[in-house]
Amino acid sequence: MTGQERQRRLHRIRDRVRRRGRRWTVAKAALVEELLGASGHLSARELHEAMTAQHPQMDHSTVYRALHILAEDGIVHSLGGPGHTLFGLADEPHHHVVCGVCGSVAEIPAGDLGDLVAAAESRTGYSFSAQSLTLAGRCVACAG
Amino acid sequence: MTGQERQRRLHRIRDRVRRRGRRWTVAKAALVEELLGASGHLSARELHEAMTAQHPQMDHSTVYRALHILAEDGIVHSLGGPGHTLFGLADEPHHHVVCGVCGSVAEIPAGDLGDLVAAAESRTGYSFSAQSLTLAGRCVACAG
DNA sequence: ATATGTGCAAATGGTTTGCAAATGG
DNA sequence: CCATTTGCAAACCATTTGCACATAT
Repeated sequence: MTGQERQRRLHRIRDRVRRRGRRWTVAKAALVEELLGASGHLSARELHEAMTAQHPQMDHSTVYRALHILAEDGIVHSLGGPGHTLFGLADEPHHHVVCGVCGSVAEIPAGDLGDLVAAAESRTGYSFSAQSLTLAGRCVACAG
Repeated sequence: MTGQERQRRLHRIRDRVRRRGRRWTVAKAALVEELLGASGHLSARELHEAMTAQHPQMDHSTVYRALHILAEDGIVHSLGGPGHTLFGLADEPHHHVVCGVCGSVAEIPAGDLGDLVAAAESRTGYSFSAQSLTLAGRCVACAG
């Protein structure tokens, strides 16, 4: 991802946040930037640690609250099991595969599983937004 | 489900536990019976409450430990997010659909999603036992 | 007999909350 | 300005753990 693309994504996200009537704060900006750079999913703890590099005074509660707001607005999603919730950006459509043992996450581009999603929706009445489908299984390392 | 079927499932489960070198204890028996009766998924707290009816001295830590062992042996699975993990029997093949908002769970009989599972496995290298595929979305009530 | 499981009580650790001060629009 | 957000400190609550005793096989 080029620096330009990254700027574009960042601005698009910022505008979405503002359009929702939220404020574009230091915490949100820093979290989104961190997630843009990470190209993966991070835990609240990892994010907080990353924050303290640039913003040593930022509290973990701030991280949690900002993440909660971003999740409510569909900017990020949270996934994973008890004690190891992970957060990732939601602006590029994809699905998740979560290892129930170690919590690692892989991504599947949206579209690849279209049939699956449709089948699951029609059978259960549950709705899966394009970005929010999450499968739980075991990764290669934990499959033993 | 008739009482006979229930007995059969119970015995099959007990034998699986023993074959794994585990002991068939009061806690495990009571938990499995409760789950057999519940025909759904229960939280650790709900299970512990149910236990105290017949076994007032049984501690929550015992419930957790027994559930953990049963999960390791594939007798039950745990699913759901932080703070509202749910447990259900795994002896009848099915998949789960979990609402990320309220934590409610619906089931999909195994087989219905066979293609889906295969696609997800080949793409990610993750493995999904027939019983352990879990999808996360939003239930009808929470879909707003 | 002996590894496995249990009860109890205390710790752990991720997540949430109340409140006064700071900040974004 | 004024609602939203933040820092701080403390509370919360599900889950885990250490240890001595009990139980299943």
